[in-house]
Amino acid sequence: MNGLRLRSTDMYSFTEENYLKTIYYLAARQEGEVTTNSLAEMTATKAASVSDMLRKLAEKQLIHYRKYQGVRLTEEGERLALKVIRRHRLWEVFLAEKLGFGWDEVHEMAEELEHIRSEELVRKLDAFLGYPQFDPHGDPIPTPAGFMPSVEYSKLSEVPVGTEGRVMGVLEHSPEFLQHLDKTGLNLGCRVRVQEVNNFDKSVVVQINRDKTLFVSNEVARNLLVDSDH
Amino acid sequence: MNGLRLRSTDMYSFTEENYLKTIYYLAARQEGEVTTNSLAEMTATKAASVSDMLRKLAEKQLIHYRKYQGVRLTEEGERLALKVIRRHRLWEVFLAEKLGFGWDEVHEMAEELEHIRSEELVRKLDAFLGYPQFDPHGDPIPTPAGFMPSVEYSKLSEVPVGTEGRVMGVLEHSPEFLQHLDKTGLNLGCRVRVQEVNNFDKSVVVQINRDKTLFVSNEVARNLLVDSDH
DNA sequence: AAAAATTTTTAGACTCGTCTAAATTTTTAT
DNA sequence: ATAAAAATTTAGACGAGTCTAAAAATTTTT
Repeated sequence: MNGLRLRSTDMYSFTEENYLKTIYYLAARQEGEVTTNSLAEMTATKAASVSDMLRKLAEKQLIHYRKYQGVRLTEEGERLALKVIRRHRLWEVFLAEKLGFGWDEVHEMAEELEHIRSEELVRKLDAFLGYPQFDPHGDPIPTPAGFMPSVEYSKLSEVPVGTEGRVMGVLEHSPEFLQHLDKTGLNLGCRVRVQEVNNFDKSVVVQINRDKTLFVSNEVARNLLVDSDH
Repeated sequence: MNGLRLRSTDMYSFTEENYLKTIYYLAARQEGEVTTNSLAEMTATKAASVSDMLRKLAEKQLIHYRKYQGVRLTEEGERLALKVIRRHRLWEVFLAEKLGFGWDEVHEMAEELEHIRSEELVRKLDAFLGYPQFDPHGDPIPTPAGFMPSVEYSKLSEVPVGTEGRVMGVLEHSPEFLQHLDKTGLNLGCRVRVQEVNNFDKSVVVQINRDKTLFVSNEVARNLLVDSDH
């Protein structure tokens, strides 16, 4: 009854979709091929299980796989991965904007919603949300055609003193981190001006919204993306 | 990675949820216990598979099960079934009202959405929809407390000539039937007056919205629920 | 009330995705 | 350049959910 009978081509299991998505994310943040161990860590499984699955995904032509050499998405695999990421981020927008969830709460639910299989549903949801460009964390939403819009923001930890800009996104998505930002008032879209960088621990002092001054640890600063406007 | 690691109690698999829901529906429309064969037919599986699952559900105290004697939900099983049905119907309302899907399209997507596990999501969705009482087919939405509101409407095939009322629901949910109603203009909420019942084939002639006259086969009439107002 | 037909359950097998333990390959250190 | 360490893959097993074939129980027919 379950197993949800994968009908046509282009019908992949939750698990397969999750692996593709994870490979995409890992590939985006390192150079070169994605390793078995990094996948095992990300998916909270054992390397042996990953190895098995990689063999299957390679058979289905979704990844390029040379034993012991790591893995890379094929064009088809990337298309699928971006489809899943698109669904994930659109549902996150829905949960935040329409249902009123906090940006620290939406990820887990979107992990389930992203696997609902209906092209039409995604199209209608997109329209209902007003064709958003970014999810609640500032991550760009892949286009229906399967293209990931590129954004080039800087890490707050890497801009020079005096830089002024806007908080545009985060590199860390854990509820703990996001709640910390909420608490300190570093919301998406807020103006920041770097007033000082401490050489010792690379922490920075920023002024937010041309108002209060805030101490930001390097740990936080290197996970905050800013759009520096000069 | 998949399998979705069922964490606490009160965490059941898609399959288990589907069986409970199906048992609820079958129990509601017949007297007595639900049979293995009827479940096999409803869930599109074989009797052997159903038998297996019934043993498991009985172990988990979700059903009363005596071999060869059919099956009945326990209190806990019914609570769970109603939770799933509540989620299903709320998502149907969302799909129809907010995304603009037709009432003939929403069921299949809701079959997947109903398994998203988050109490908070259901609460927020309910509020977002304005606490609807009925789904797009006129079926009542179980309360958060796990109570199924009863409605007592009559089948159009069983009301006497001269009866005037409103179409309030359907007993058949197939896209084909619903599309047929769309085509003939027998929408939910429309006024009907029974002008004639043909004794030969039990077809009826109705006037809709005090306007045009329509011929309705018995096949259709016995799947239409009306709220007769006198 | 026995025989026949039907329904249900059991037995054994299969797929998917996972695991542990052992084997193999690659990388790092000496 | 070889030995040690680390990463990866293979082998074999398991649970969930399904299947087919066969056995057992129940119901219907005669």
